[in-house]
Amino acid sequence: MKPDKLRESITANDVAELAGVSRWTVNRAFKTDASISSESRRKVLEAANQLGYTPDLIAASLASDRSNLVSLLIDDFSNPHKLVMMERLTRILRHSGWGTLLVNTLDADDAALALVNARQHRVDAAVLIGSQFSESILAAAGGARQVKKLILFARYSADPGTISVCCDDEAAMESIADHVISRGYCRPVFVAGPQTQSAHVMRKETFLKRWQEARGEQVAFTVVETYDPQIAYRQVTRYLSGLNRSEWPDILVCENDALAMGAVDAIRYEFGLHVPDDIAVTGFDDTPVAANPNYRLTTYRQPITAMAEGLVGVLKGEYDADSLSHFVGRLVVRESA
Amino acid sequence: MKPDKLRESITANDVAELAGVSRWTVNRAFKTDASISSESRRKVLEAANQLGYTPDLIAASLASDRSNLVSLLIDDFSNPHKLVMMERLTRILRHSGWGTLLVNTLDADDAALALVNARQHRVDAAVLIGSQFSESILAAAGGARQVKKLILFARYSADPGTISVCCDDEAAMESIADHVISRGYCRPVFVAGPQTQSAHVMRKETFLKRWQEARGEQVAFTVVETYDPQIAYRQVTRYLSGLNRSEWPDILVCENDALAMGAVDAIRYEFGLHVPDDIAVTGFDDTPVAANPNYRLTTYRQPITAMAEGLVGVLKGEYDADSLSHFVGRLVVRESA
DNA sequence: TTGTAGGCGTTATCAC
DNA sequence: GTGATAACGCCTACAA
Repeated sequence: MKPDKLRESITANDVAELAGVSRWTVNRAFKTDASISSESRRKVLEAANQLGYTPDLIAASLASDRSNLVSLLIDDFSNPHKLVMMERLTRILRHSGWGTLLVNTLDADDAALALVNARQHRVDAAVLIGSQFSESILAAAGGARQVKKLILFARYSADPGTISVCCDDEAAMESIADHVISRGYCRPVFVAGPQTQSAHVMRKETFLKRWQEARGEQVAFTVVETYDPQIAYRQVTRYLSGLNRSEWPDILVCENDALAMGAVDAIRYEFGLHVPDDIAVTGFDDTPVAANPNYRLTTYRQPITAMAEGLVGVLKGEYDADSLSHFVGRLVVRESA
Repeated sequence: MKPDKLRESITANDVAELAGVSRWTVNRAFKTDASISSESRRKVLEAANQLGYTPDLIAASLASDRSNLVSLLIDDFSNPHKLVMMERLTRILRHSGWGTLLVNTLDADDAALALVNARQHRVDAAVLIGSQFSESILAAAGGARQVKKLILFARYSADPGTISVCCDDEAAMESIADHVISRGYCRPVFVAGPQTQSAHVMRKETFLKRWQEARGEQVAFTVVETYDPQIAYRQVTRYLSGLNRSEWPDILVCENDALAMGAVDAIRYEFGLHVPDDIAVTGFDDTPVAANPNYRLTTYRQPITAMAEGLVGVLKGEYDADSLSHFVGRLVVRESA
């Protein structure tokens, strides 16, 4: 049209002109399911390649009301397991055509704003892999329909309007409990994370219940206020210090590896004891450091790849169910218990 | 206009109607620098609040050619230091109005595609906090002007067309060298990461040069192919095994904490030796785990917050200079050296 | 300070 | 299979 290009960016129009087709045919060439002759597509792609054209996703979002963007909300940057999740999620989402907007919700107040922000970007879903999102935030987000879909990854929530993609924590904790029992430990203490309403609380309850059934005894527990090895270190130190040696546990069953690492360090460096001979430890997640010679943690590995693929399925609307909470991982037995 | 709202989303029009002003005044109310009477703004904001309206960023991006989005490219998910950087960057960017698009470029081939993807989302800049981006990728990205700005965070590049926001690695390495010398170590070995062209290579060279100047001796070095503690563990084991005990170093100066952690573990668990008495170790980054009782790493802390703020300055176009590479951190001395 | 065109680059949908 | 029209919701001018 305009012989002299003043504009920087090349649009479908430019490609159309060069390829000798209409603008709409150009766009069709970039969609997998469009009805277009292979000849047209070839011409278009050739011209596009020559011009360095790629479709503008912003414009597409505006017109289609689908952004192909997912926002990932995280409130915990001290657990290396989060890195693993991010790696897996971003890769798999990207291969399925979704971009990932990373949102830091370390400030609790910020989570609500983050949801608003997500809506402003028209994200197709908000995925929470944080650990401490309060139920109220979930409710607010779901209630006001801030985002199209609210998905909890690697965590369960009973909240309707929320979709959980997580492993079967109950089965997982049971397998840990069974392992602990079979190894002959008899005075476990459960090291729990922050007691938000839903969340991993289930892990604690499952273990306590299982132990009760099998051994007829109550299990003591202690609560760490953040999933942070350093905080866990302090809390475990404090907890053990408050006990008579005769009351000491022979194993600390931790809600995840971050807590377990702090526990191992405390046992070793605060009390000069040996893991597992004096006190054994189990974790959850099979974070890379769990295999580290310092820890050799017995832990539980969630099938993150499968879960991420499940998440994609949810985004594509392939599942009717509210939740995909029945992924099954496996116990990884190392020397710590 | 339409009495019956069939559309889901509320736009500026709806707010305008309720507030009794024009659509454009509504938009102005959401801009800090717009000329609008405080009375109008009040009315608009009230109406917006009532309706739950927030400006649509997608539409804004399309119209303004500014997305207020930055893409963050990462090719290393095994170094927990990345988590720290992400936390800081996302938080500070967000407080300045930028969202963060997380892009996984673990597949080297993927980095180029990722840049294209970034352009498709009209990101205002691509920020690389990866470690191994090859020069060719940088050149391609810069050359084809895939993105408006290409910024390297916490890493230096001499490549024109890229902007580095990093600390003064030379000064940093010098302070480590001086510390090593002052502690009386005399047979250092440098443990380097992947030898890409730019990058941290400077750290190795600076240390070698400084040592040469001070002691008149060459420093041996070994190369680890990935910034991963486990890989470092193996490489250090292999390297030390290949030496006669008489040739052994008394200190391993590592390019970063990830390598240092692997080194400490190898010294301890492969050879049954003690750090620092048998072999000392230094790191770089002051990752959270560096303070862990297992490591107590002497390391160097970069001023990440200041650097992140520098990055924001670059985004805002406040700096003329190509690079902001003169941030100064500080040596953190612990027990490992 | 406020209102008005014109345009940003797509997609949905209908005609041909 | 292809071309065309009307949104999508906002921003940048500029005019009132």
